[in-house]
Amino acid sequence: MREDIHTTGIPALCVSCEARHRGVCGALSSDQLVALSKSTKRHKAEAGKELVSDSRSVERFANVLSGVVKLTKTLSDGRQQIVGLQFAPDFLGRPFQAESSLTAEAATEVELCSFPRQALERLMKEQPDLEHRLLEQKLRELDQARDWMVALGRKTAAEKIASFLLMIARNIDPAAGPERRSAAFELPLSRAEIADFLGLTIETVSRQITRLRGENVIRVENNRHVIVDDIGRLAARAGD
Amino acid sequence: MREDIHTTGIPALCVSCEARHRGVCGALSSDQLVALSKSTKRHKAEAGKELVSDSRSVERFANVLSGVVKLTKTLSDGRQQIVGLQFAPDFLGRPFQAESSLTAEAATEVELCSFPRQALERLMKEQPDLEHRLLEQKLRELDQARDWMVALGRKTAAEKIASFLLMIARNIDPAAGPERRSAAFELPLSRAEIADFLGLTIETVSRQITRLRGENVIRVENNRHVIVDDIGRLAARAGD
DNA sequence: CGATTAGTTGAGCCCGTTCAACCATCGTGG
DNA sequence: CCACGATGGTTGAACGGGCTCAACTAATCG
Repeated sequence: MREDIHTTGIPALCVSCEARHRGVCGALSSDQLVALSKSTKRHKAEAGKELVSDSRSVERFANVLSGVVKLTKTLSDGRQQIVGLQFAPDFLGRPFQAESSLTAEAATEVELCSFPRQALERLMKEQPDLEHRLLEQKLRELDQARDWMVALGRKTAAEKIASFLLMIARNIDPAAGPERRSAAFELPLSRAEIADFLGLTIETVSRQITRLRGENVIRVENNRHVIVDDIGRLAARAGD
Repeated sequence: MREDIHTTGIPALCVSCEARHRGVCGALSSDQLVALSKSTKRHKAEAGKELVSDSRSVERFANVLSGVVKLTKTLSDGRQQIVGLQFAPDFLGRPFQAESSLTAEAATEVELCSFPRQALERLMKEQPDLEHRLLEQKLRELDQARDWMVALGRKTAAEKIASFLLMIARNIDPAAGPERRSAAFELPLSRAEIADFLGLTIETVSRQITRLRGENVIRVENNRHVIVDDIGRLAARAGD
């Protein structure tokens, strides 16, 4: 149990919650946590569940506690692009705007801790540090979005796949510290979703993964489980 | 002269500054403006000037007062991607991070109002509304970045060019209100830069512009001046 | 078992790239 | 004044990476 954060008087729900450590709730005092937790709901959503719909008003925000959420945009003729992935303890929502311009969907089974937008916006006024945390989170999302713009605009299919696997490894592998040489993880996305993320087709994704497998850069079991023995070899193919 | 914003005691520099109306400085009281303006420098940079260099520490932030700034990322082998364009009165800088992961360059002649990062970070603590403005600005940038991810990943060359021209028209045309049927503007980017923005080559950009010209969707004078008589016809080709 | 869904593999095609020639504009110096 | 090179843009021809279309395999579930 960490000592640096006071745990007395904190709602039971929050005590072991990652959002209180690395997420936005870390900005809140125990009193504020108690107040917020009154309107807080913790729930699970199975893979595929739509969490936020395009151009529908959003009345709740949420912290991602586990699992992966994908943010997608769709053109009128059905072409889709995944514009972001969120992992615990990311904040899910677009403050200061009544309707969402994108769709959020559970990519894997997901645990959320949600609260009304009003509750959050009220808390932000009395606790500026909350807004600060939110700003930092959104700045990170912006950095990530821009990294993917480079991949989408300028990388080859092979580089896109390598970059994607690296990114997932860093976010998912339970204990992948900065100095790990190997990694293993479950892919949170299907081939179709990877294609929508990288601006490719299912077939190209499949072929490139097969290629990496053939060159012994990765091993794949049951389609979803990926093992990277030498992360450096994978990184060398990411292009940057 | 607007009545809704108090102008007595405001530094001369700031009186007619757009950043005070629609930009981040709007959060500041006249006292705070006076304090900030002591360490403020207003300056011009000609097109091509590098404003922020990749992985170099950034000691100043700035407001864009006029002109266009492009944000680029470069892969190790020289491939480039423009990951954002900034117009007045956008805020230029990445708070809470010592070094920049991208390069900012004047795309056209640019006027900036810059200030030390410390001055801004200090002011943010005493004036939470400043951080709020910054958050809103960054949220807009994030929305834009995601819109371009869709273009980069899923739109055809023709659609990319149409989307790009539309975006520029909305940002540059002096008086393009929401209900304008026509627009005219100077392109702030060269063909090469447009290519780097859209993930295309110079030749493809050129060909697509020629095509739009041939179909009388746009007129082009002197390579840079674009006239759109019917914005709807252009929008119909943007794909979304 | 067949039915369904997810992934792989193959063959051919097409959009955008590559490579190259050409054109327009502009500033410079003989 | 024109010749000159430099820069930025256009245009053409051929190539190729990734897409399309289609057949096939694997895993899951009734």
